[in-house]
Amino acid sequence: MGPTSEILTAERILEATEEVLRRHGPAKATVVDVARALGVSHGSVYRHFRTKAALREAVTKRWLDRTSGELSGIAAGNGDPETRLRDWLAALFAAKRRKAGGDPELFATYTVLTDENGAAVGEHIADLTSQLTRIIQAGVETGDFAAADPRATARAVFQATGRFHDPCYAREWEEPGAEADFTAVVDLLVRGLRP
Amino acid sequence: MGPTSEILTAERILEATEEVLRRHGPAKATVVDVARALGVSHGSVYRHFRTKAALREAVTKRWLDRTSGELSGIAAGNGDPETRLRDWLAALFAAKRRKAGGDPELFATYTVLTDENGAAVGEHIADLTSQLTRIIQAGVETGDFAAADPRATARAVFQATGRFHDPCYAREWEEPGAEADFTAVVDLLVRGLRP
DNA sequence: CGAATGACAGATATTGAAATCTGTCAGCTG
DNA sequence: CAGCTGACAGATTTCAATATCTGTCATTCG
Repeated sequence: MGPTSEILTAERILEATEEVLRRHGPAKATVVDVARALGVSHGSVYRHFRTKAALREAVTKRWLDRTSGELSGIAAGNGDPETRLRDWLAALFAAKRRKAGGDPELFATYTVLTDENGAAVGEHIADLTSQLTRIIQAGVETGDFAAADPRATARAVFQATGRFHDPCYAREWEEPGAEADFTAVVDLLVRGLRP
Repeated sequence: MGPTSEILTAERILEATEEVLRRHGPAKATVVDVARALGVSHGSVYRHFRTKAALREAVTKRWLDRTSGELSGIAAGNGDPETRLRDWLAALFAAKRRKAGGDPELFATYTVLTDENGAAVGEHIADLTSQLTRIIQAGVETGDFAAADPRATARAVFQATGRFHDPCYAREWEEPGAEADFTAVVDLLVRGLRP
């Protein structure tokens, strides 16, 4: 039996939707396309997702969650906090840069999706900030960092490094000085964190 | 005699263009509109600006230069460098926020113009960064700051505060925590600058 | 003679009619 | 009868005809 005869699940619909988005781009990907890719009528898709927007939001969340997952390992590590912070920020930058540079069209597609789904992005950022908070908290406990309010400080570190993870700067990630700029900002922030 | 009978200068064309952009927005503002506003034929406008793009670039430069000018006074001051740095960054944030919040449509217009004119924006950023460099250089001389390469450090400070001056974050400048976020980032950076 | 004009060709934008899509739901099917 | 279908109304998008704009230049005007 081909996959077409499998039971129709939300999961299969999400996979098909990602494929349709990859093929047609965010502007032309329709629910009818997704249904066609699955060999079902578009009415069936609406049984699992109330609206097209909800479907796209679910795809967005999946994608963002995959990114968070890649980083949580570093945040949970137990090396010295300064190294962990540097590694975490470098991994975030590297992951974003790899995605933007490796498949620009797909990255553009997800940029459109994230722009549509401010709420999902907000949760993702809250997730990343909480990973950062854990690292900084650990640093405060070992005495490597000084931070009256680790949560607020994590937020500041995240915002100050926006240029190296926010999609609106993707264009500049491939420019010659990008790596040096990243190091300069991180060095300055790490110095600011020390007691 | 009305202004219509004055000699046609680049300056008068630029003023009329700003007015037309303000009235019609960046998408609908045409060279014909500018000529009509001045009571001349559009051919006359082309005597002063080779293309529509050149005209829009000139308007963009004027606008950016006005912003740089507002800040250069602070950079040239002679109070203690840390205060000067904080004041300069606060003034930059305040100016941007005032422009974005005060007349959102006009701000959106200029956002479109700056997106069109990457070169002009590059010069503007170079100008601002050089003002910052002067402040940091001064701090190094008085011993308030430690910076091996003041130019690179200024660049890092500028980039790290992007969230508070880059138009792509304009939406968030009016949110409740914005001021606190700004202070947290600046505090962290200033700590990082101290010897 | 230098500055301004307006007709013009090619490029771009607007418009409205036709095609497609979204979301619903009564009925079909296994 | 649970899950799927496909016809449908209203919203949105596409497309091609039409109108407007950009940039040039031979000509006019003072």
